[in-house]
Amino acid sequence: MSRTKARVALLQELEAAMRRSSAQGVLYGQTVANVAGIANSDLECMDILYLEGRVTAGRLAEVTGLTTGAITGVIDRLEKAGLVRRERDEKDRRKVFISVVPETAMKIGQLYVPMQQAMEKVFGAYSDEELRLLLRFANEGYKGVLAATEALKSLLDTPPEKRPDLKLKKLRR
Amino acid sequence: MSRTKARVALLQELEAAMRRSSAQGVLYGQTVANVAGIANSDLECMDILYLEGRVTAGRLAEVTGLTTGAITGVIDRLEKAGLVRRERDEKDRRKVFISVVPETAMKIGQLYVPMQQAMEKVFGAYSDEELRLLLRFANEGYKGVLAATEALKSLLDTPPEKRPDLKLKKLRR
DNA sequence: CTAAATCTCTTAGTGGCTAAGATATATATC
DNA sequence: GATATATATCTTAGCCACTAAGAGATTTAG
Repeated sequence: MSRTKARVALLQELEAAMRRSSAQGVLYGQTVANVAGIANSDLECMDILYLEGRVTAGRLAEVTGLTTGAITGVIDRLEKAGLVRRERDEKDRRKVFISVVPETAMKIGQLYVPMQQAMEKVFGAYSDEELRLLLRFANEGYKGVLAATEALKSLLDTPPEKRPDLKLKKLRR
Repeated sequence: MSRTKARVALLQELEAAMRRSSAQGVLYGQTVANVAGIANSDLECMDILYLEGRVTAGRLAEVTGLTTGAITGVIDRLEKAGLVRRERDEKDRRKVFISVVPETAMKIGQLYVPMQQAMEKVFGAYSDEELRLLLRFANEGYKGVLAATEALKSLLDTPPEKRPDLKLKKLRR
């Protein structure tokens, strides 16, 4: 594999461009939460529910990185807003499944319309084949980021004297 | 333009894949902040400083969507941690430029190594031409998300009775 | 049948955030 | 050139989401 200067520059530019766009994506999410009048974490959980369907409170904690206590608060607020429902699992009565209430959650979904329209416009300029490339990249990128997250977390479990010299805090589980 | 079923399905899959990977990207950032022992917003500002170089406190507020008061707190914490420096603008003494202290900020940068390695691995599977496609998409996607953010914000300025029925909160400037 | 594990919820305390206004400096108007 | 308005950052009070620790309820293991 030839690692020419041009390619290195390309890779750097790509990294910067992706950081920029992903940062802007975060801002879009903040704006949605702001307009909807719910907390950021609340919206993040709605997003997870949209992607994964019916999940347990514990799973939400796992995916968001919040404590279970914080998740209880999230669900309380979302439930009070009529956006989700708690459903005890009849098989294992310790578990609480959370599911969205489609009629009200739809209102949140509408706030993504500007984003969808913008993306539709962007995607419109690409051929099916190009879109498949983007899809492949999105999937592989996801796996890569996931692996990187695990690698970073595992840094915490390596002997402290072998780590980069940082003020370290215990990572929440 | 033929909008076949296959293409619609492809677009949906693409949207889901991108949401997934971007959500995971957010989690990576949270983990970095956690390991570094700084707040999320603090890390976000470090990121902006990395991308934009020397910027004013006000610019940080603008880009992050935080109030100037919150930014003061961010800078206080970062300065105390030795990660940034305040520098009064001599031309306009109301302004405060913030710049990173490279020696210490490097330690934060190291936490992105797992991410860079993962991305290097992913990118390695693509030709230069394919990478250019990804770059083009990242740039266009950024513009799209930016436009969508503005469109969403402007929803707030439209007559309230014409908006989707939502609990609305005033959006911070 | 008891002990340990698992899952969610509760409580107390902490810290970053907003809103409002104070302070300092710059620009515009007369 | 003096006064008024605008701009940029900081300060303060109060709020609310978060963590840490542990309680309560249920399941699984020995």
